[in-house]
Amino acid sequence: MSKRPAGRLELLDDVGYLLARSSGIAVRHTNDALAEVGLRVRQYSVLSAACDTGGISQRALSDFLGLDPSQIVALADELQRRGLVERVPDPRDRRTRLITPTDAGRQVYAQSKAAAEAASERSLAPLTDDERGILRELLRRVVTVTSREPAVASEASSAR
Amino acid sequence: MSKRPAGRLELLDDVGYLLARSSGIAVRHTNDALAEVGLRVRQYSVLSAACDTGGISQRALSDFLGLDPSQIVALADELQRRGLVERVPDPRDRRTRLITPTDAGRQVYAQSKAAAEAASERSLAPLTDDERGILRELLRRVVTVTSREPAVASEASSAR
DNA sequence: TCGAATAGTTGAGACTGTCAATCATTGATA
DNA sequence: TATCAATGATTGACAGTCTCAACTATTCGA
Repeated sequence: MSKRPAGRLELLDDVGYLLARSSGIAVRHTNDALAEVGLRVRQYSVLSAACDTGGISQRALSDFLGLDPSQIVALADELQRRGLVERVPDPRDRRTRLITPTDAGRQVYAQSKAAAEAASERSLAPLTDDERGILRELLRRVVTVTSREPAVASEASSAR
Repeated sequence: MSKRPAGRLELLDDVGYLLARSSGIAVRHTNDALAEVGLRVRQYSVLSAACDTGGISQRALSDFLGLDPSQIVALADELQRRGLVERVPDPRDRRTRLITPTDAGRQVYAQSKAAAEAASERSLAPLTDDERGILRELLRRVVTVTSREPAVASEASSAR
């Protein structure tokens, strides 16, 4: 019998809060599910992008995942240490190193993907299939449009 | 210019990933906006709940925000140190201390709420008003249904 | 009354977000 | 072509967050 706070909680109208809260729930479920293959959700996302592309530069990974380049280094180190990815020098630009999945990496990815999907199922239990589709499309727009922050740069500035 | 990874990125179909990514975007925008009043989004959420309820136990706060009780302690400490909330002993249970807003706290909350709404506006720029409403409803269901998972889910319904 | 459960607190360890600085390489240009 | 700015990767640092375990004070039930 958790005592439900009486007042009207404005946070429940705040999409920013709701995003953070539901993300927290999903991450927790996913980490729980991925524990069986010894991965965390961050490493899983890197492995996924590596497998889907067959090899992706750390810079592109950083852009795509919205993480600082230094975080990519640590994640790649760990995945490499466990033999799931390799750093392959890009012949066309010797500065970049392509994060490339190994066979073991692809195998682990297949397993972890199933686990991640089961976790997602749990997080989104309150929604119907149609609603999940709608949610996915809306979030995809937020992510793909917002993440490319071109030099449009209005006068407001100060961002980032 | 930005080299778009070639392969089909399955992460963009993963609602869990999309939630984490869009939450990250929203939190960044909100923290930027709240910087002008010297708050971070976590402190803002505590202050908001305190103001909306007029006084809420740390335990209820912990449940509502999905945070560990020890995190509430730190957040309340900081808000209290800055004179925005007080810890008022609950006469009906001397174990609990109600996190209660001060006048200054209510004032700062009003300002920060406007800032947070502006940030939300920025994060959700790709969506129409209708779509934002849909997103809010879907996320609210995920949060309010999923967050209560006591062993006995006897207390269903109620939520509107 | 006694023991289990609860509210709050403290402390620790791992993970995350953000910055600044460094090195090698690339690309543009005088 | 020599040079310099920009870029990709890396390291290190520091604050913030998540998750536990342990502890005290208080409440509640048998």
